[in-house]
Amino acid sequence: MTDGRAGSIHNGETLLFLTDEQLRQGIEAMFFAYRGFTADPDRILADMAYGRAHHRAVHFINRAPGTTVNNLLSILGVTKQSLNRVLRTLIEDGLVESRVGESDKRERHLFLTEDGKALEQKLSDAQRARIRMAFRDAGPEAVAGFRTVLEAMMDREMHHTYQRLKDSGS
Amino acid sequence: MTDGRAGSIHNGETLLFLTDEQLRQGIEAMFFAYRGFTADPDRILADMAYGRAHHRAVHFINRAPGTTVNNLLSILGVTKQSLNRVLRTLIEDGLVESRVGESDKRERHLFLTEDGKALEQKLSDAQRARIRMAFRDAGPEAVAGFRTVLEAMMDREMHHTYQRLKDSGS
DNA sequence: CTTGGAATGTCAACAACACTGACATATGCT
DNA sequence: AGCATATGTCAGTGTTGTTGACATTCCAAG
Repeated sequence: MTDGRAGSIHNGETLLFLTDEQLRQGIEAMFFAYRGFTADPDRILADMAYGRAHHRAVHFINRAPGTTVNNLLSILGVTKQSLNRVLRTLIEDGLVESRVGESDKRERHLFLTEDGKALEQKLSDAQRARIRMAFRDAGPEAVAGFRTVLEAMMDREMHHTYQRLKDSGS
Repeated sequence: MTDGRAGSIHNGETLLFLTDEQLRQGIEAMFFAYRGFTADPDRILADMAYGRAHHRAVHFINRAPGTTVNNLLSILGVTKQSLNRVLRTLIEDGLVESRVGESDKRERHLFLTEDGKALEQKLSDAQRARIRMAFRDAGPEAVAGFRTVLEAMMDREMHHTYQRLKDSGS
């Protein structure tokens, strides 16, 4: 586990990428890239009374309009108290609408208002611009590999959630 | 920018990956994968009085022993007050040693003690195990693409820092 | 040798975002 | 009627980040 050259002993070509050094580079790449990933929306949000949590909520409500609070909770992986704090401000500010469920009146279905959609667009455009650039520079094959590795990195449950969203989108 | 099918009009093969839907999938993949990325160390740290910030500090001190506080500051991208709070507890608990610089006595050079190295190992082993699994499942080509995209996603400065660390490691 | 600036450390206050635990309300199901 | 579910809320706490202000130490230029 900590010998520093796992795998490379047997085959210098196919297993070289599993050395501890390669793994560490992957770890650091994730760390630095995630900073870039959130940098642009963070800059926009810093000028408002909102933070990264609001961005996430708005993103997934836009992604799955009418989603319930419970569903959003499982996607975001936070407690209801934490999500509620964010949702409350978004509803108060008129960015999110909460409608009582028709079949099950205990549920609240969440939708973005026009203002909410505008904010989502603003944040997503900034984030997408960077990803688009990165994807374009890296090329289609690199992007495919990127996604393959990320999917393999997720917890089982998150992977299911991700796939469900993916299938519903296109 | 928001027409939902950037590029795909002209060429269904090579530019398909730049649609807004593809970009959104990439964004969500990053979000879910990063949760998996930090999940294992977080579980270990939850039982101690430490958090993710301590993990990051310990990681980069281990990576570049003798690094100065200022250097660590630029790597981590936080304020000195924030880093200092973390470093103080690590030093108090005997995990990190701070040595006054020989040539420039204003500088403090940071080293892990034996206990500090033990913690770093414990945390990194947990994180590396997941990355190793993901890399192995995805294969060398996917890993190469993964790294290419992540590097393209970094800010310019972070990319320099990342490269410097990468070159010093192997 | 004095002075300016750089590197570091520290104090205080604050904000964002997460957590736990407890409790209330409305609703659905058996 | 009674239990479970979905949601909301209040109170308290912890980690991590921020600003702003200030002290100390020390190098280096004048």
